[in-house]
Amino acid sequence: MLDIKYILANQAEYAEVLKNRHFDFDLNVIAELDSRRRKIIGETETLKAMRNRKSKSADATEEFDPKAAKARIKELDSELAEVEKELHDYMMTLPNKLSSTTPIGNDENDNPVVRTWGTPREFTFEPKAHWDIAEPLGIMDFEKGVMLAQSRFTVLKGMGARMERALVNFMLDMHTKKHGYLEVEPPFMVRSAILEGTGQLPKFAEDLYRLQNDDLWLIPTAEVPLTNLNRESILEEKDLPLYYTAYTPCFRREAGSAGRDVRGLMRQHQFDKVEMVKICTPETSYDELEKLTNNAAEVLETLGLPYRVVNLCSGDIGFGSAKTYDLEVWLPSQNKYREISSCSNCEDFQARRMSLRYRPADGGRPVFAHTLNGSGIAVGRTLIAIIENYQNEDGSVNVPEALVPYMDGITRITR
RNA sequence: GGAGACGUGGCCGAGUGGUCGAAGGCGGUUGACUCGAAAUCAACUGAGCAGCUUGCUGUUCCUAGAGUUCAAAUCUCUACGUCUCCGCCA
Repeated sequence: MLDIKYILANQAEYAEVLKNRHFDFDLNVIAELDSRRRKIIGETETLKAMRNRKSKSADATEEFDPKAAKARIKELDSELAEVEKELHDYMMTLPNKLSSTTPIGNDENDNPVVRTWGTPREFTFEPKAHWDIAEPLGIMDFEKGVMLAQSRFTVLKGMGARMERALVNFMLDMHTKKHGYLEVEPPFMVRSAILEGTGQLPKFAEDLYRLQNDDLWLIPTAEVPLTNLNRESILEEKDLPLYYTAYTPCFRREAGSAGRDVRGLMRQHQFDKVEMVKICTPETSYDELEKLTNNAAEVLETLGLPYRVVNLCSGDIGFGSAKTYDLEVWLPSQNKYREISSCSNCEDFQARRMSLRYRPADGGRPVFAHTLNGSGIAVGRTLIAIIENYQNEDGSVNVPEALVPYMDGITRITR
């Protein structure tokens, strides 16, 4: 959520942000509701001040009808509640501002490439798609996934399941031991308010799985519980930045992506991800974003997977993010780079929604923290990248050297 | 799921209708003492909103919501949560 004072004071500027995000909304609606709100507050506070004076001292001489005042206050209070709810509901649907370093553009084709790492391997044979490698190896079973659940679910077996687990441990070890993140195991289900805090609700309910009987939702990413860990609190500046990492499954309904990536493990309703979250001061958040992105990139580099970094443009960037770097890994079968991590600085957008503040070291008023999140990285897609990039002509798959210790010394997956 | 107890500031804890944004303690900040630290002493130390002379005034907040009352942290109801005992259970 944005500061309403910012919107009112910079209406033209923010209208431009909305335009660049392809977001259609008339900000005069906000201005009008806010002036109604102020008017009601003015009247009600005058009445309350009179009432308080009257009830505090018996000798108050001013003319005051407590009965009439009470009725009017009640009326105004409920009007105010209505206006504030309406205003809040609008505010919760407005997207974040953009960083000055976020490029203006229409869609993913306008995302500039920041850098590229590694050289895609030259194949002496036609590289296969991961499903054509994994199924014969018996390490992925797509039909069983559909049988047990529905499409976009997959069963990993044998060395497939083993490598998935190895990747989780490998990533968590790197982030905790080398990059200084605190490992967390959060709930995989959360309340509505938690999803409002990070911005998935109220706008994107159709992307989420909901447990109707208990009013809980399955998390679409560990960003949700991790970022909310310190909600509604005032941290001390000396305790910042906070670094959290967690492995969790992620659950997404993938509404609106019918027909995209229908084969294989690329787009699943349930997938594993190691996530990184940072809570820091406004002064440091853009440095922290660079570091966070590098932390994710190091996973790919250590596994020897070629990738590139793109800077998401205004038309492609997420609702709550001011700046996002996507890491895209090379997939030989598709002959292109595909998203495997997304690292965002949400500035104070989420912090406002969840009332996450810190007290500056100089003792001033509490200020909203900045929050960042990034995949560190998507485990299923990493499995795809390894299978495709490390495939051999005979249908076997080599295990990346860095992963061998996590696989009991196994260096190659064969039939 | 059944029975009981309880939810007060960063934490602990007093407060059972107005004098309470809330005693006291811990913690924190600053100052004094000290070569320095500790100890000791002193002062300060919650948040939101509105207004304007930007430092003050007003207002709201004692889990949340509703109610009683001229007046609610305090009384009533509901919800949620925590704890204890019992049941069930990985």
